Formats: sequence, C-alpha cells, structure tokens
Amino acid sequence: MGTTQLETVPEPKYWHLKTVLSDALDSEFAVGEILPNERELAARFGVARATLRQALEQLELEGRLQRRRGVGTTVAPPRVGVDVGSEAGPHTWPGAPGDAWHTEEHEAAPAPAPVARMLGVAGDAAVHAVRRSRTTGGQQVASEVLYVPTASVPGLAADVEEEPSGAARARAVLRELHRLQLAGQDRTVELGSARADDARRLDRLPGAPVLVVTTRYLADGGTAAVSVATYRADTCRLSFSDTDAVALLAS
Amino acid sequence: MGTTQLETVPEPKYWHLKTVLSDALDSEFAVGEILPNERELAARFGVARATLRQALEQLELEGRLQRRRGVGTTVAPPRVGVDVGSEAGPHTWPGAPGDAWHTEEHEAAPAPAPVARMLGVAGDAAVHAVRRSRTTGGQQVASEVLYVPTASVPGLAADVEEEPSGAARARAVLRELHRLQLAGQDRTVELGSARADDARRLDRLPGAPVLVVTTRYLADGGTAAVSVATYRADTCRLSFSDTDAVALLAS
DNA sequence: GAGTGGTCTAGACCACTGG
DNA sequence: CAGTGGTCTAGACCACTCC
Repeated sequence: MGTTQLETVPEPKYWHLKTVLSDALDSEFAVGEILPNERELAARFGVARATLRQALEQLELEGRLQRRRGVGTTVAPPRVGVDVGSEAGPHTWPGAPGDAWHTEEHEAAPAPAPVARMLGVAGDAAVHAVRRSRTTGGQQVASEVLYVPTASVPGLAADVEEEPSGAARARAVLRELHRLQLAGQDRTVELGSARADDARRLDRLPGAPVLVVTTRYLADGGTAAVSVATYRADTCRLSFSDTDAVALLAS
Repeated sequence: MGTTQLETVPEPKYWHLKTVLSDALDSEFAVGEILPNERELAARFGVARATLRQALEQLELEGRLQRRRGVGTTVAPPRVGVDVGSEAGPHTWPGAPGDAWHTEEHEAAPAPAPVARMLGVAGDAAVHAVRRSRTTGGQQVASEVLYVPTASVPGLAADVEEEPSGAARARAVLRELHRLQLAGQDRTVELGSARADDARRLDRLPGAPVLVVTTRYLADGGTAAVSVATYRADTCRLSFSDTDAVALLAS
C-alpha cells in the first residue's frame, strides 16, 4: 500500500485548526486586533462554521481570544494575575482597609445549601449576604457574595435593616464582623459556569467558565462566615503568593 | 396586546435544558447511574442532538456528569478536594517524604518559554524535567512536570544520566534539589486545556478543561525550580487550607 | 457487531452592536 | 441598517467499548 504514515491517532480538524490559529495569533496579530469574521475564517480553512467555532471556543477558554456578539473576535491580552492569597496580609477579614474589593449590596436571604452546611445553619435560615466586586485595570474580574450568619454579628443594630442604601447595610455587617477574632481561613478553587446574574456582572454570557473561590473564615472554633467569589476564568490567573515569597522577590 | 410576560431575555434552549437535567440528576438519579443515550434524550426533550450535547457539556464542566465514548453518560460523584496548599506542611520541596505524588520519569530538555523566563535561563537551554503524577482514590487526578535548571543541582553526579531507569534519575534530581534551603514559594492557578499527552495520562480527551497550578520554588534569592501541575477540572476541587485552620478544625 | 459518545457538515434564524 | 457572534437543526460518519 502507499500509506506513508501510520495514523495511529487521526487528529480532529478543530484541534489542528486550533494549533494553526494559535501560531498565527503569536506571529501575525497584535493584542486587541480584530480577526476576520467566523464565516470568512471557516471558508478560508475549508471547514464548516461549527468546526471553526469549536477551535475558537478552545482558544477563548485559554484566554487567547475574546469574542463579543455584534462586535467580533479580538486577540486577548495576557491574563492578569490577581492576588487571592494575601490581599491585605494573611488572616484578615474581608472588607479590611486596603483590600481589593468594592462593597456593593446587602440582602437578607437563605444561603445556598452547600454554604448553609459549611456555616452550620438551617438551609432555610436567613443570613446576611454581602455582595462585593473586584476590578483590575478598569475591568471587572470578580463578583463575590459573603454569607454571614446572624449569630456571627450579634451586636448588629436592628435598625440597619431600615437603612435604604444596600451598600451602607453591607458595610455595617462587615464592621460588626471585624469585632470577631479571626482564627484562620480555608480556601478552595474549582471550575464552574457563570449563573445568569454573575454573567451579567462580569460582562459574559451565562455559562461562561469561571473560577469559583470558596473561603471559609474561622473564629471561635467555628465557621463565622463563608465567601463565594467567581472570577472570569478567561482573563484571570489567580495568584496565591505567600508573604515571605513576596518579600523575597521585592528585595 | 395579549402578552402575559415581558420576555426581556429569551432563555436559550440548552440553558433551560441544563437546569431541567440538573434537577433531574438531583432527584431521580444516583451517583454512577447511566443516563439514557444522547439520541434518546434529545428525542425525549424534542431538541436536536447538538443542542442536547451543549447542555451535557455544561453539566460535565461543572462536574455533574461523566461521559465516556463507547460507554455512556454517568452521574459523577461529588468533586474530590485535593490539598494543594499544605501537602506535607508549608515550605517543603516537591518529593519530600509524605507528599502525595509519585515520581515517574526524567528527561533533559528545554523548558517551555514561560517557564524558562521564570527560571531565568535561555529558552533553548536544557533543564531537568521530572514528571510526577498524583492519584486520589485510585483515580489519576493530576500530572506534573517539575523543571530544575542544572544550576540548582550542581552536585548531581554526571553518571546519573547513564541510569536506564527514568524514575531513578528523577529521584536523584529531587534528592540533590533538597540540599538547597527553600526560602518560599509562589503559586498561581488558571484554567487551561489538556495537551494530548496530559489528556491521555488523565484519561480524558485532548482539550479537556484542566486547572493549571504553577509553583515557583525560591532559594538563594532566585527561582530554584518551577513546577507545572495540571489537575482534572471536572473532578477536582483544589484546597488551599492554611495549616492553622486545619489544626483548628481537627481540634 | 451493536451501541455509545465524538466529529463534522450546510444550512437557517436570532440577538446584539455599531454607524 | 448591515455585520457580528450565538443558537439550533437534521443529518452523516467515525472511534471506541463491550459482548
């Protein structure tokens, strides 16, 4: 037979396409530049649009491309590193002076089931939900909800609920939380997909990939609060530098 | 007009389908159970198979489902938490006694460009590449390559290169690395897609979503080694517990 | 060989952005 | 309004697993 190669694993078209595009991105395009539209790219490579889109999806997942409906596909800047491990020194409460977040909203509502379990409260018990957001370089990169059981803020004046501004109520909850002695914290990171509300806030479509950082704040031998922060997975690189290392690099 | 609802945002079919399936998964299926095949599910919901697949993809990304070619779609167990922050106590070298990894292979080759930059070596300079793997509950969850510049292991006997067993060579490199004083480390986490070789090792298809953990090991005021570990994003939840917190919870 | 998920096609229409 | 990416369809064939 005339077979010149033993094709042990026939590479899918979209996979090959991805590497070709990736190389082209490195050599022929500048950050922010607009690519030809999908119909033209598909024609140029001789594939169906769906196949081309499969390759673009991968590249977007890797943070190489940014696609926006009605606009086009652009070359994405390198991912930004966002500090998660030592925002304002280790072992500080959220909302401590100098942290990277903007306090936005407050609501009293039941926590999601897994969070309620971590807090050790009933699934239908109302807790304080403080929403915060984080921006880097003018871009919104994360959206967070901090769940604080009422038991963690016993001194909170009842009349703050009357306060019309959500941000003011939120700050009051944080202030009260800071009275507790923080004993430690405990973080997990996992992949998720953006719910509709987070997606809107992060300027993405529902289902967009996000990195979910769940932090448990420990005090008094129990869990005093839990925060769930969702970061844009396409544009962010989470950084967990330990403080010794940071000092060392700076020196 | 007779419009009963203001449809501000018409929900895509696959998105609605996802929530329906997600609820069904919670209430009607047990972990490990096999779902009806894609053609039947599509018919049952009255959508094209591609649309059904879009919903399944999302659920797989969230770790709710597991799909295997030639076998079927099964309900996935909850994600396993894998400790990344304090494997064998903080500030220990990789390969220290008691860590969670299995040392497998060694190769002398140039490091990828970004790693070479971090190490401060030329892009084409050969470095030691030590491959390790990590399993949890019989399942391979991560695959790692540790890059060690020759300058970090000056005492390494030249004749280890003759050693036929890759694992033995790898262990020799680690042993020599442990002679250095570890000053600190610095970690980042980002989303990536599995390259062909990692995909095979992790029993996934190329392009599968992975969490890439890059660790920089600092010694002597510089970067002594860099490790790049890829974790299965569908089955893993990375945990960065600080040691105080662990002690507190155990007590 | 039968049945599964994975890839691919060629088309259509929709939602959104911008001039 | 024209042009973009996002959704959806109905079909085909392929690669893989297991009996």
